[in-house]
Amino acid sequence: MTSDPKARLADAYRQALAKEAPEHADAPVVFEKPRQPEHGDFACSIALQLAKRLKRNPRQLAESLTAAAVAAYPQFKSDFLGYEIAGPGFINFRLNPALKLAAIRLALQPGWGFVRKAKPDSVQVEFVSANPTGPLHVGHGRQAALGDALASLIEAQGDKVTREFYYNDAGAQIHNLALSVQARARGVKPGEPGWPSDGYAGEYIAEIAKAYAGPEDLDSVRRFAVDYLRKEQDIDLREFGVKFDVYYLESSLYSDGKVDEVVKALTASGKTYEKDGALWLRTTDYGDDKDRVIRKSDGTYTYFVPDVAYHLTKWRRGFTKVINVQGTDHLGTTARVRAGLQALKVGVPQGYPDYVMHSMVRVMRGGEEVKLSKRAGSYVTLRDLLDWVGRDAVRFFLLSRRADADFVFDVDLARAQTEENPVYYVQYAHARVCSVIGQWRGDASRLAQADLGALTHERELALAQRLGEFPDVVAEAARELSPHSVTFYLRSLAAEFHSYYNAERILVDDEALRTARLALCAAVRQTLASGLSLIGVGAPEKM
RNA sequence: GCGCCCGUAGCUCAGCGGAUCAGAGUAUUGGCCUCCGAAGCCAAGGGUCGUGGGUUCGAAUCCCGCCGGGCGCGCCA
Repeated sequence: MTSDPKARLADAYRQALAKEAPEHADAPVVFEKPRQPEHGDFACSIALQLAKRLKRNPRQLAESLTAAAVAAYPQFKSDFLGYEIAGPGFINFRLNPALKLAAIRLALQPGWGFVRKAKPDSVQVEFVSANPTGPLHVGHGRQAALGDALASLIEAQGDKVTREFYYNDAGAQIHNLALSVQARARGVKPGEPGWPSDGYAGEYIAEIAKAYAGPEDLDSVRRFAVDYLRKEQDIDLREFGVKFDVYYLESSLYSDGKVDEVVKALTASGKTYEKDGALWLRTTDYGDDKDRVIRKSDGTYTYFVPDVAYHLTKWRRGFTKVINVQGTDHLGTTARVRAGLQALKVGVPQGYPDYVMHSMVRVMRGGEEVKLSKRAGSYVTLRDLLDWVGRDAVRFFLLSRRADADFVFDVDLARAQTEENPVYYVQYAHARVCSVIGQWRGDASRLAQADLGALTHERELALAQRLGEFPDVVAEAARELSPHSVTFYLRSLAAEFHSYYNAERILVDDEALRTARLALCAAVRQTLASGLSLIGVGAPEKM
């Protein structure tokens, strides 16, 4: 696949290297986009990197390598205006403007930025996975935004993605939930005599108790409370625009015998031993920092066992790639789960599954930090954020930084600055471009055939070139599991469009120029809409 | 104490397979609507990239120490 000139040029350099410096034939040939436009459209520092090892003058090396590369690149003259050796030995290339403009036509094709694969991989993204013991909090919101965007990005790379939600519907936490609701229904409040020791103090417990009209037995209360909270979570997720393909219940791992099966397999692996009345697994043999208990001295299993059983089902369901989106409070599970899967000796790859860990969201309110504590009940919910700033702004904001970066969500600021949120900047660009195209009374199908040669301004070439980066941005975001780079790309694309829009009139009298500019606008609209949809944000035509 | 992550402009954060990498948004200041949407544009000020070493011709980026912060280190889930 050498569809773009950069890849063709890299190939040419690799051929040149094989001849000029066979011992460094595998040196990475990297092109960067210089910040200063006078340094060309992209630049290569390969000569600087190799000069010392080859004991050659970097500028001379750059010259001879490039001469060889150009010789190995038949279309060089049509793809490039030329190159120059700059400074200590940089090689700067200038693209033929026609090539930059070609991105406009590509962007107007269906499927722009998306890859078609003959054999799609089966990928699973597991995220949110909140237990039904309370409303979703902002951390879940971050996971929902991240997981959904990651899934979309991987789909855009041509793979088949399953969005999955895993939850515990029968463990100790659920028991505490039932006890809390039962106590509340009897008129006992948190802290009062008779309140369960690990009870949930949030007000939603009182709401559930109030809504409950069934018999007093714990089992009925439990079923009602779980059902109530599951529905509430679903409503929030729907409003957030997230849909799951599979909801996987932890309890099914027990009822299907998968937990027993895993215990047997682990025991048979010869990696277990008895100590202090418990059964341990030598996870340290697989990179964990300490061995783990699988069966407690009271005969019950630790949660580690269903965790392994669950991930075994992922493997058996044919997911060759699995991404778990979790908060850093689950940091310890990575090594454990991977070690457990290895111990099963059923051919699961070593790094399976992948993890995207995000740091917890800190919430500032009234100048003070609100601690996120599910048990205390005094945490900001996803619903709060949705009510305050809306779905698009929450999504965009939550995807505006790296997953593992600390995140301070200033509630007061988010409320006060609703209209200054960066999401409006990008959405406005989309609405604006829609508005211009809407005012033109021409035939939209003509735009794809527009003579783009009329576009000669620096801003137009830069905008076209920016459009051309979109597929790379999407591919890299998918590969690096970093949706935030799409967000940053959209911001810069919007900025470039706003700037262009202010500098040049689109609907000029000259028909050829007008049509060419409209084609550029249509390409911008398409790219903004595609990018926004990847991060789950709407692209309104009017605001 | 050990492990992982993070310290970049007043604030919130990008950049971190080294060079052409000192950036964006926001806040502050000054300009731009008789003309396609001013939720916009143009411009200015603002940082020895936590700190001290090391590697390198070249370090925000790689390595080590230190300081500061987050998370994890259960026969809890």
